[in-house]
Amino acid sequence: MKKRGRPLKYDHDEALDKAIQVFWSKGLTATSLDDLAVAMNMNRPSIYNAFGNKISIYRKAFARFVSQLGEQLDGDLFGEPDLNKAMKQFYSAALDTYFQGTTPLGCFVTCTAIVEAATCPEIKKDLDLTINKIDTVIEKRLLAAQQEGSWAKDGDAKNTAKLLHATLQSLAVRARGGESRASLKAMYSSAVDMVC
Amino acid sequence: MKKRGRPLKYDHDEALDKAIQVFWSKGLTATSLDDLAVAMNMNRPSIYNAFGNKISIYRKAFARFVSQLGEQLDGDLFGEPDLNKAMKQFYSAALDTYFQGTTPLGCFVTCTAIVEAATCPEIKKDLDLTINKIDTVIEKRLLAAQQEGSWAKDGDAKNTAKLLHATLQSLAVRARGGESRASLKAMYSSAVDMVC
DNA sequence: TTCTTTTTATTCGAAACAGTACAAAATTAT
DNA sequence: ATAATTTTGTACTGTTTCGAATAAAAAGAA
Repeated sequence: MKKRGRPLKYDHDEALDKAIQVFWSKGLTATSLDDLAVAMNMNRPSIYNAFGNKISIYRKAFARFVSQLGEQLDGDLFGEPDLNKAMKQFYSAALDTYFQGTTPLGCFVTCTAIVEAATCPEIKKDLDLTINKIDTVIEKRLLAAQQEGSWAKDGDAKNTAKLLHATLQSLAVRARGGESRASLKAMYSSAVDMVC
Repeated sequence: MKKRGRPLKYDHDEALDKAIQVFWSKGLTATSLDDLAVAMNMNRPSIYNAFGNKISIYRKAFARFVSQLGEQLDGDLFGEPDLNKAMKQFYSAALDTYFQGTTPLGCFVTCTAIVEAATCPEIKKDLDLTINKIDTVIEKRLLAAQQEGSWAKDGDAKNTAKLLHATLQSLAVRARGGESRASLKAMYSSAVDMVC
């Protein structure tokens, strides 16, 4: 029982991945629907039909980026029993994403949603939720290590998690600013060694 | 010896301050010259004459923001002899700026230049220079404390400075995301106590 | 084949945009 | 007063933008 009319020209998720790429490098406002149409290899009407208007496309791209990177980072965090090693793998994987492609673009969230958050309430909410999510997952990893007895430095887990998250955000910003990957590795290694 | 023709309607620095405000809340791309004209209370031709095109206006606004906040933070950092106290004053002053106005906008640099850095080489350079400048000033403060004997925790000054800078950047991002000032104060206090 | 359904592709219209040209206004110098 | 100079304010140009309306194409169902 196939679908009735003319078949779709595009694959939904593939098209969304292309949209991520465009938004990631140009930001929401500077990206036109024509830019998207070219990158996604779709006509504007098809895009509207499949993803809604520009903000709606952006938010779907945002959600997909967060879910993809989030899954990856979760795995690195909880797959390695040693906290110090786990955190370093976590950052290394993040840098894989931040440095993917020809020019390093940093983090989609930190480097594009930030601007729009001030004028678009929905994006502000998306951003806030994402920040909290990352705080929480790092905190969980610290608490697990604490319970297991392998982490007992001073400072509570919540604020230490925020400090480690701050390091992640800084990597995102610095990558986009042009800092070398080696320099960023030195930065996160030092940070991890300082707190766990 | 007054100037010859029709007198200027605007004050240069006042107008630039208005431009900062608009760019700060909307970002470079989403800000139109009409937006600027209204905020600065100038006609578009007058703006061009005084500040050049849009990117040029933005970069001048950027430079002014950095110089103003930079001077403030420098003072807090080196005015207080106790390192721990100095750092906390530093962050508190930053939050004064990030929370100024009705809705918290975070940092002009971290929250607006980031996006444009990927497509505008000049802004990328401005951003990179600013990041290095802040790294350096914090490192200097740490080295001063080290020499004086009041700071001797593990971890070299350079990377500790970056960690403290990461905390500053995170405050900027979180303020724009909607996090409360009290929460951010708890975050930076904990971070400072952990490293110095 | 012919009809129905769904998507693609082209085209249109109205608005917003950056940047500029030009006339009106306001001041100093002669 | 009149001329010279500088800035202001209006009007214009050509492009880009979003979103929709409409026609062409590609498939299944009758």
